[in-house]
Amino acid sequence: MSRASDKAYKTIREMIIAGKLASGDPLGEEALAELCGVSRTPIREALRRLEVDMLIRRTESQRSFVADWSLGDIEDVFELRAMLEGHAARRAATRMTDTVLQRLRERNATIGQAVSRVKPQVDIFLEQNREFHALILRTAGSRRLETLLQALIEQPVIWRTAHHYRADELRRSHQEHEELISAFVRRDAAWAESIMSGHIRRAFHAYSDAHQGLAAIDPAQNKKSA
Amino acid sequence: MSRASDKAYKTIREMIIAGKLASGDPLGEEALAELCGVSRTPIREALRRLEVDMLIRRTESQRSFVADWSLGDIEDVFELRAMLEGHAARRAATRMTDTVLQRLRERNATIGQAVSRVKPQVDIFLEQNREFHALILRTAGSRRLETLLQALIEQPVIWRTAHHYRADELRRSHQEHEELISAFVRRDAAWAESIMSGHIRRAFHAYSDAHQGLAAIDPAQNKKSA
DNA sequence: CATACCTTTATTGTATACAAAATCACGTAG
DNA sequence: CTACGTGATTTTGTATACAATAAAGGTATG
Repeated sequence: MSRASDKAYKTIREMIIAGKLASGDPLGEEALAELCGVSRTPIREALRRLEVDMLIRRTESQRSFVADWSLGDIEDVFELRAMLEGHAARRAATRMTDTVLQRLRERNATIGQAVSRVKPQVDIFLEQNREFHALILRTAGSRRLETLLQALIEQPVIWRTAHHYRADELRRSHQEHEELISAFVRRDAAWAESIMSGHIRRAFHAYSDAHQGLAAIDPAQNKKSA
Repeated sequence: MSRASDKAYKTIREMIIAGKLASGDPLGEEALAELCGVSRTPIREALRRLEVDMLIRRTESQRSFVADWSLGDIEDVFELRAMLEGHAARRAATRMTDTVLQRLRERNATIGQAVSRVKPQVDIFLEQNREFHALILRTAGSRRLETLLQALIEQPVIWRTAHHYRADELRRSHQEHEELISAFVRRDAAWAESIMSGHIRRAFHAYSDAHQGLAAIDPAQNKKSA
């Protein structure tokens, strides 16, 4: 991560996720350049990346603003993930190898340890969970599918609040992963698809339960504009 | 289209579609800048856009090459389109309004005229067909879905050869659109989804029939490298 | 008082120069 | 003959200056 554009990307991204930059805040290139300690050139590149991440929105005249995520938007993302990751699981089931299966087992074993505690290690869960899903996605063997899903999975708007998941929800997640592995062992594509689809849908409800009535990005953190 | 980066984008894109730049050809920023008559700055922006279009591929060291599309890759795209556009049709069915319905009818009427001739007007077909699908996509009411599908639909690798579709296939397409409208009139989401999904899948077979044994981008047009 | 137009100001777009990095070529040692 | 290292060359990354364009504000006029 030595390149300046990466640094700018990470910096701005983190600030949006942390709420330092609230929905609708204008993002002038000059201001961001000073903020990140780099010139405008890498800032422009970072803004492009953030745009495909859908973390920022651009007007027709190319001015940038922090994107606003309604609960409906977030539901859309989960819905698309359910469909696409289900598809990935189906494809992965027919292409599964023993080595990948072994690595999936290892990942989920780590997840099992992390969530079996009274106070689950959420950071480890998130990390291993990501790897678990990434492994399946790669096994699906479709570069295009991988590209599309990457953009959805990386959505950090959701991560911001991932720490609020309840312990029983995390354990349920671990259990569903085990089922998924069973489906893969049997190379049962339809089974894998339906587990995965339900797995993602459940995640959405866990998310929305934890945020009843709250907007995706807390408007209380808004500090600018009258 | 006054901006230089747009000009560069279009120029490079056209050259790739036309086969002037063959799969695997290296795309140096300097060379492209001279080719497009602009500086490297807008070229870099154009390359980013072409990358998300999946028309170019970048190495880990950020060097750019014309992407190579195997038939399997193209099948992947159609498969994803079938799933996502089917999903869009399902959502659109529950959100359909009479004004949109009317516009769909108009579009497909134009398509009907274009394909009823002995020598179908393929350009008109492609244009109206695009509008027809775009209208449904917009009615689905999911910005994320729209973004994802845009990237797939715009795939110009496929357009290159769209002119080779047979007349009966074009008429069949028109007919399926009519069925789709029927499903929308009845607000039958499941019906709309299955018609749309089949519609796209059939389009793939029409495509692959027209290109039996041929690579996606004709290697015969390769003029560079020994 | 409202509106249209013009001036001013801020912001994005482009070009260019230079820095950093990677690739290639070549030569030498094993 | 191969493998490796080193330097030359090409290619990408960044900074900065300037041009073009859009937003903002103020003034004149209906």
